[in-house]
Amino acid sequence: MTPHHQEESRCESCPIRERAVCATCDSDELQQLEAIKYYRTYEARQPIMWRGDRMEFVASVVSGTATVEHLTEDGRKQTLGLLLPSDFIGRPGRDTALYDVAAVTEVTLCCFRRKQFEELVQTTPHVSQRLLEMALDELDAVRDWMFLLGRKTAREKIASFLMMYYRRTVTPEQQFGAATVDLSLTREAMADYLGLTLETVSRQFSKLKSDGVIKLEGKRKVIIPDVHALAREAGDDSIIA
Amino acid sequence: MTPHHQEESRCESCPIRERAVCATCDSDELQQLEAIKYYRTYEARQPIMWRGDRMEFVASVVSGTATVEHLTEDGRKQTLGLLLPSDFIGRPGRDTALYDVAAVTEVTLCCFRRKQFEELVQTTPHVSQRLLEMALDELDAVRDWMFLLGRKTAREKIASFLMMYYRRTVTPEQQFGAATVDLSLTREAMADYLGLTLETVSRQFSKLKSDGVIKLEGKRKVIIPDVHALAREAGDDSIIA
DNA sequence: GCGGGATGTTGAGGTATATCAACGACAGGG
DNA sequence: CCCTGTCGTTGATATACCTCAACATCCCGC
Repeated sequence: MTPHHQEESRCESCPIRERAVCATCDSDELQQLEAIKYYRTYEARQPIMWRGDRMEFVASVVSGTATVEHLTEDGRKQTLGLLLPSDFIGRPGRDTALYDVAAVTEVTLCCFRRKQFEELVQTTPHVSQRLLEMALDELDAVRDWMFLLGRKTAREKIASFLMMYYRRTVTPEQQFGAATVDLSLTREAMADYLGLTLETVSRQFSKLKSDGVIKLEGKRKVIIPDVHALAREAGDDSIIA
Repeated sequence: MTPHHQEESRCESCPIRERAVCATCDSDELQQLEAIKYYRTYEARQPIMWRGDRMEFVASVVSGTATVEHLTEDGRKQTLGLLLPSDFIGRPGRDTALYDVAAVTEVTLCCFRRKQFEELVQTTPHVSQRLLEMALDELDAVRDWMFLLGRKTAREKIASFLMMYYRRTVTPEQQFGAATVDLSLTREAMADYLGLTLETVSRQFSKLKSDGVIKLEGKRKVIIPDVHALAREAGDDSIIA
């Protein structure tokens, strides 16, 4: 075992320790998880899971970006979720995948064999409670996305996406002055997530840029001079409660 | 207490006993739930909960139809979920509602005071496991709806809605020959659920009717001569796995 | 029986976004 | 260095759905 590998496998120093499915585990429970976990890395643009596949494992994303997507025979594609570090893949209690999962960038997963993980869920309340918490949080996020897909304009969709991406990837201490986000997604991947075509995404980026709401540095780096202005473009009600 | 009321409160004879959050409870756990529950009825078109409200209770739908919806200041509305008997309202661990809930028809809820329910979730694994199961099932349903909202045509949306409604309201033993469904939703409510306008919904109903895919009896009763034909119109891939 | 509100249908016309197409920038491999 | 593939931009045109509007139907209260 290389030193690199060893360092990866120590849960205590894991980058997603605080937010992943193991967040609320005590050291005893962590040991149980440690015993059944293994790491796995996927290259960019590789499939992680196909719909209908037998799911051998569930996993946490340690690094990189992946997507959950649904693809039809006639070529339509809708991205159903963006998987960023600490997000969970798979579902205990189901043995075939319902959706495709694909690596967008290089992705490292912390995998747990499904059968063993399911037993663990039965016996360690901290894991099952955290799993419920994460599922309910995701349900809320997905419902917000339903509003976006059903009722927002293309411009609002792009602004909303940038806000979401900003909130999920930029840490609080970085959030001063002009913000920059480094998108890991192509225009096409964003289109699939937003229920648009890639041309419309590109046009709306150009429009937001010429309107001064964002600046572009290269193709993938977005500078947001005024985060509140972008938030207003997203068309969400100001938070009252 | 009226006899009617007494009958309602016996969990053993509850119509949703097999499918609701209490489905996997043993008789001991059922007693605990019985101790903290109360029934509440709402008239059609009445709000059950407003976004931002303090949530005093969580609840199971016993009878009737309700919707979870998101409404913006500028008047756009998107229905995020249809609540039918056995569906669960609210979320333990959150004290203000994120979405509006409204009664579509007259609705009867089996309510549990939130604080007490949360304690119960901590102590009875059957309830928390069932809650997780239901949350994950709903996540799957909502993801299918995301595909509908993002990528389906108006005609496919209507067909998909009818199939979903058929599957959720018609019991297996009724599923012989020509099927009929009795919609509890107005054209406008369907439009809000499908990300369409009510005019488009009406037109697509007319079109499906003139194409012989459905028949109408009155405004709300839909006869489906060939369920498979309707399923084909829904634009979902045939189930392979 | 008669008004009025809620619901549903249908038509005419407008528009946001999709589609089709051309082209530019860039990266990697031979 | 060029070739090829991936990614992104922009333009011209098409179209699915929305908007606005008129009208029909049903139900309920009086």
